[in-house]
Amino acid sequence: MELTERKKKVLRAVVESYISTAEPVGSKALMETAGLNVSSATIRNELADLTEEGYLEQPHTSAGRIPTPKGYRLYVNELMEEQRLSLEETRQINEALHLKMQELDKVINEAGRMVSALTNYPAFALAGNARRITIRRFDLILVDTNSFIAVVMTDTNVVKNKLFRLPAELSEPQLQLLTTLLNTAFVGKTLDQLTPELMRVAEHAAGSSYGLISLVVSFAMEVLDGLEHSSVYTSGTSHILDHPEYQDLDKAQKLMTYLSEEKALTESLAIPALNEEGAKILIGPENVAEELKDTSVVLASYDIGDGMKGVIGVVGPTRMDYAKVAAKLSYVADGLAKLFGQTELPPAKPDKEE
Amino acid sequence: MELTERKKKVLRAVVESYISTAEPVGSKALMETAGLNVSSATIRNELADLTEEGYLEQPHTSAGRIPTPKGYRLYVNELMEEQRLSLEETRQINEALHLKMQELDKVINEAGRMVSALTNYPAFALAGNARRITIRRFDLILVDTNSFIAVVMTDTNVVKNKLFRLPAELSEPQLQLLTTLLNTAFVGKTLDQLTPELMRVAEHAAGSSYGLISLVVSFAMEVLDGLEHSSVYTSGTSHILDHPEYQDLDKAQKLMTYLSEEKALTESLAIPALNEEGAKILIGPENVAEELKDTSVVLASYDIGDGMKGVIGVVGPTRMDYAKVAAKLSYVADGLAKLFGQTELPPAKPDKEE
DNA sequence: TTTAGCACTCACCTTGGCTGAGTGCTAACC
DNA sequence: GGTTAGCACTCAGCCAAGGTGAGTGCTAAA
Repeated sequence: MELTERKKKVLRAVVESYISTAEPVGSKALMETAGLNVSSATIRNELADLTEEGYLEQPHTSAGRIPTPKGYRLYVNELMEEQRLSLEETRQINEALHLKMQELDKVINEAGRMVSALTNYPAFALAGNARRITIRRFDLILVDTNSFIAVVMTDTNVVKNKLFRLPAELSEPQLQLLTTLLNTAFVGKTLDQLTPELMRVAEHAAGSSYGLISLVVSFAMEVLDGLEHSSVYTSGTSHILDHPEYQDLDKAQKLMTYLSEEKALTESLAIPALNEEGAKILIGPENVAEELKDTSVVLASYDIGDGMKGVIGVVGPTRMDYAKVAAKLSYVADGLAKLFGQTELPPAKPDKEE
Repeated sequence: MELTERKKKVLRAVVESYISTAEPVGSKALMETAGLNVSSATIRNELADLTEEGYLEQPHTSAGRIPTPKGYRLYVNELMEEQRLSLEETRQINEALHLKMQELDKVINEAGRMVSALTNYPAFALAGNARRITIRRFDLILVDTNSFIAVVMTDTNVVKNKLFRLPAELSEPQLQLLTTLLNTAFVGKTLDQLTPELMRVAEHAAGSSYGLISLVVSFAMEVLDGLEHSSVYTSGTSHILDHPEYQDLDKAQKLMTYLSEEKALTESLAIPALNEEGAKILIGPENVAEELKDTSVVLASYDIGDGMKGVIGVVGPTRMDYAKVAAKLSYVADGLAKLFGQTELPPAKPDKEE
């Protein structure tokens, strides 16, 4: 059943007042702030109705009302006004993003920090892959007679290297042969396709080279694995203590511990959000993770291109300023997408990746 | 003035009882635990003396005594017994360390996490350089006609790379020339020695190559800079809330914020400890940083060899189990030093660095 | 349907008394 | 002289009682 216009106005006023004060709000206060020219008694009637319908609740009989998750949900879906960021804020975000145009990992991490600083809530960020990554190319560089550097490049243009030292001597021609072998046998393969059989065949062709093939290939596998198992960056966990709902140390600690557990966070929150479009708000019990049942999460995903996506999110009390947080988050996410989307490069400063 | 043997015994009993219970300890309790066959009245006299001399204090007149920083200091210097780790604990540490034999950065970070998990206090870890790092070698790998990978190796065997894309085409011979130029002009130089003049001279020799020299060299400079400005890894900050002294949210938050500020932590704590030998304990006001004045820090430094050193440390309330923490920390530090010291490699698994 | 009025509820604060752990002091003891 | 027993004293912590005020629900009138 649809709510009347006035009921919506009351609900909205309750949510907004509670968001800013964290105090239950009573009929008298609403009379002034809700902008309805009715008495507190009328508002009391409305409040009673809203409570009955499950949008509001009372911590105890003689207290004001606070929104329930259902109330927040209605607010977020219908009542909330899109927040516009101030010029100062957009400037700040843009500047920070462009300053950090370095390796993918660092930009992501920095974006998380920025969001946390901007919203005063703990934030997290990660990049993930929608598709399987393959190897594009191997290079081996001889350093001295018994060490060499292996350089692996993936089809996502990520380049990683590793120094290998060997107990035996190695010559330039030997290394050349190895390079050719690696490039013919393993290029274009995904992690799963790098089977032991394939390696055995290549080893055989390499002849006497001390299992060098498998050394380099297992390094390449590490690289692929690392890229496919995206890691989260959490920042600003200390902001948890800023908010009165986490005066309860037990609650605060549970949340902090959850946030510091990369795996739980990635799997229960971040990864599922990768495939969602745009911004998403999860209120209290809507969260899957038990630890977040009385906490809200605002998420924004963005496209990095090349089959990669990212998520950036903020965690806080259900009494969160959803409008502001969502606006800031979306702006940052858009900024990131643009940053990665600009395939065309300015001539003087070439694109770079690690 | 030296304390009598009995006074020391009393002090020690006070410290140890307070460490485990966080409650002020009274004369009656001490009568049983201190192992002196004297009455509580006698102990009261001793307590009064110790209080007068500044080793103990009373939160209020009718409460038991708690140790002052001076008291802890004496305890740490003279009274504390070396803790031995259990076999189980050493096994755990060894296993974790060897599992993570990857890049330097990751090992360091992992060591911090481990210490935090082991001690239940927040921990931090960093690696630093006692000397200036130089470039050992450049390699340029052509990827396609308008992009190449630059690989830079330092004299500490760290290898980093970066992908460059160019607006113009590039040939293999051109790249060869560039490589030779880079290797003759910049190898063996420290960060400071990579002057603009040097770059200009090399650019001149390179002729028409679009300022490629300065692109690659500025990447090399980034690498050197990054290696010389060691970054800290902090872990387990949520453990702060475990301890009753941080029920006071204000205190907890101050400490958390301090720990999350990389710069402050590095400069005021970690870097100064780099040049100290072995383990070090800083009690409350002995700390330089204002934020740590009522917090204790246990630090251990270790030698990575090759002019590099590391510090690993733990932060907690002054009522910290110094003996246990110091033992664990030292064990981990030793383990790290050994790990990095083993220049001789097992034949099958070569040493690797990023 | 709205409003005014009123009795009622209940968290929160303050106050005061009680308790018990722990002290310092003194006088007796070895 | 150092040690001990005894005793009066202090004070945080706890509990119960009472007061306050914000806010409610209900009723009856507008």
